[in-house]
Amino acid sequence: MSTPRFDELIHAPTRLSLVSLLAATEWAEFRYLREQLGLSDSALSKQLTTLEQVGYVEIRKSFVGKRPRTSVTLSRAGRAAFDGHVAALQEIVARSGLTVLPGG
Amino acid sequence: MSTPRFDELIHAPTRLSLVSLLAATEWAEFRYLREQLGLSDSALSKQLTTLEQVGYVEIRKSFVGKRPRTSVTLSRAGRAAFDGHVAALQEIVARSGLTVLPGG
DNA sequence: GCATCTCCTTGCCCAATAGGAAAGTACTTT
DNA sequence: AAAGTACTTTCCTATTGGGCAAGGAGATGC
Repeated sequence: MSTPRFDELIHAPTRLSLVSLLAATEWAEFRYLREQLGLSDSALSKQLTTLEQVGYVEIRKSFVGKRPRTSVTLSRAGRAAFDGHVAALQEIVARSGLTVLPGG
Repeated sequence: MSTPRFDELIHAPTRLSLVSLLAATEWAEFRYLREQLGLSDSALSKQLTTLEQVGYVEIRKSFVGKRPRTSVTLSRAGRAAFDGHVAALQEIVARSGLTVLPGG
């Protein structure tokens, strides 16, 4: 269990899906992410840069044969932030089931 | 169980908390919401108007003694959208636990 | 009876953000 | 030499959320 901590950066729809995907895939390739998320090259590139700048992902550039390949993984900080955010969401949403009033 | 359906309107942080609160409280008063959410009058008023315009909340104005009181409740549509959105979030987040790769 | 207060609502402004389009970079392939 | 791959960066625009301030409609204070 993580400490609930709402993270605006992760919350934004695209990044939530992106980080969630990364949380499930160890290293993921640029192309794979782009297709899964239905994003343009530029949109994905920018989001990855953003996430890298705050230290949530690690970006590794390598070559497959002679072609460049960009791979991404969640950093420890990124995973912690994601887990914390999910915990925060659960806390927010949990409220919605707490109260049972008559005549509902 | 609701059909997962990501709802951008509900997803925004303030409205997610707001709708979640409403989902827990039957009728809620303006003041209560404002204090729970730490919003200014205008910010809350605008969000409520937005939610009302798409039919997610019902706003009822009445008097307590001689003072006006604004009360809010989630409509059926609002609750459906909220439930659907929560289901969508769960689906997104669920992915993050699915894959186990060797060498993790 | 005019000013002030409550309880919102509305208008104006601004800063932040996200994404498309397109150009740029650095190679590789044809 | 031209075109393609795999991104990155720049430019632009549309949207949004919130602060601040003014409005408004009746209640209350002096």
